[in-house]
Amino acid sequence: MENRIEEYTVGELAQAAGVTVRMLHHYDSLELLKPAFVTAKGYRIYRQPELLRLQEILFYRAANMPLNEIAELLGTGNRVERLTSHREKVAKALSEQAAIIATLDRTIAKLNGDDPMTIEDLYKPFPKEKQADYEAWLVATYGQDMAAEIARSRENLSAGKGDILNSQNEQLKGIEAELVTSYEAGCDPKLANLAAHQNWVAEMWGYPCTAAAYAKLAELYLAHPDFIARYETLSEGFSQWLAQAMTLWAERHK
Amino acid sequence: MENRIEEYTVGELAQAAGVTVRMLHHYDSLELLKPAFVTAKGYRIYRQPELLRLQEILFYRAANMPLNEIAELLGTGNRVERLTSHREKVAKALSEQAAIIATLDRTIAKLNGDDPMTIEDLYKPFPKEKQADYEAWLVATYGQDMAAEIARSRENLSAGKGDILNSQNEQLKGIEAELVTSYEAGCDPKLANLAAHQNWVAEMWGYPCTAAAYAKLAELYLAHPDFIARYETLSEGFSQWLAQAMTLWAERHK
DNA sequence: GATGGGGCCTGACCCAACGTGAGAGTCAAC
DNA sequence: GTTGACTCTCACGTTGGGTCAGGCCCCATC
Repeated sequence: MENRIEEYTVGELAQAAGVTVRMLHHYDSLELLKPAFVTAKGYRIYRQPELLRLQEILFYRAANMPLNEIAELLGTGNRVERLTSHREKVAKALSEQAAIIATLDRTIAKLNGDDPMTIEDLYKPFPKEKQADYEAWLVATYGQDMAAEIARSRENLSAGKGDILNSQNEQLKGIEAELVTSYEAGCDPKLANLAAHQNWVAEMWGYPCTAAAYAKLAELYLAHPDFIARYETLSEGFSQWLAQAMTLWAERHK
Repeated sequence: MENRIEEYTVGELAQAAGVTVRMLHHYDSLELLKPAFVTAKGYRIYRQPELLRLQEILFYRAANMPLNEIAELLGTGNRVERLTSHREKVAKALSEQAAIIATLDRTIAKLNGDDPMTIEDLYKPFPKEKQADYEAWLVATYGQDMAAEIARSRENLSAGKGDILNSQNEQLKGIEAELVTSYEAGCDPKLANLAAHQNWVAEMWGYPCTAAAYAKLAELYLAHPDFIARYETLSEGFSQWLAQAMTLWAERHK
């Protein structure tokens, strides 16, 4: 039963995992990742469980989690809890990035339009102080982008129809506002009523929006920074919630 | 007429920008952000240009750029160009993170037993450059016996999937193989012949694919991790080349 | 069995990007 | 003129490592 193949020295493990030997030493000294055992001469020997643990460490570390937090996390046995906690952090980082994109857009727009910003405007996304007139910004800056996105979708799927964008934009705003209300009330995405939204999409496209297409649209939302930025601005975490709700809705209505 | 309102002490600027006084001291000592002037008693006084510079610094710092690189960057080009290019980078990171969150959600759902989920679902939405990490993490999470299934799922993925896709899969494979050959032969994207591909797309859609729609499809490809993963497995760099070729083709045929 | 050339060990110091005081001067108000 | 908030300049602490330095250890080759 000699599985010498499954034993790694520091160097071997380092190479396998794409890290440095120094990092393994470091993690050892922090008690974050100890070798399976140490030889009589003091060589660290790692095995499969340590490799797996290292990979999980690297996964969390890739999300900028401090090592002590990772150690804590790995100590709490439940995998679902770990993932959930991790999800929260990534989601938070996502919202922050969305806010930064929003401010970048606003900054660039103002630089091009020569309208000086107030000091509060400049630093909106960085400190904890959020809120403010995102609504106004949404209409002013992203209204146009949104129209362009929709026009793009329509072109993709059915080239050229009339331009009734503005009235439909108004409609969308109402629909979205309702959904945001549901979201902020803690409504389960399974229970969201997306009939109005799906109808709106169908109207935009100029032909029926099937359940499958609607589900695809959810994917598209998540793949498109513009959409994420837009929805995150409406409410933190809303983009994820909406996409999930759309997917679930499509499943129930296919 | 001096506007005292537009002058800030360290503390004032720090509060406005949501940073600490220490950071401003630090940036000063690094020559990254110097005050507009220093009073006789040594107090740092900042004005509008410094405020703008700080904002830009914070944009880059939020993306984990080292301060020395930021200093370098600030010395080059103009502000709008820098910010525009930066916006794109952040946007890219954003959609990657969104894909990660979606995966985490599905993984959590599966672990909770909400919905049976295929390996393909797990694998699919991860950013390409992190696929190796993600696979490793999957192995760590689900155990060694998962490795084989992951390998199998990858084959499935590169073989194409989806109900609609399957029917016309053979055709597409032929078309793509030809394009990959062109790409690997170093063919200029301008000169790629995409007539067959565009026709295939039209067939898929069930109605004509206009040049504009085709160009937009290229954008969609680049925005969608699914497509990128698929084309990158065909040949490294192929997804970028194809998207460019499609854009150029659309331009020539509109 | 001797002799390399690796790989491994433990310190030890260095780095960025700040946090966190310490001790002292400054400002504005009451 | 005293108080309290603010500022200044050191200066050391922290995190996640990089980068030697000096000394063992292992194994292949002569």
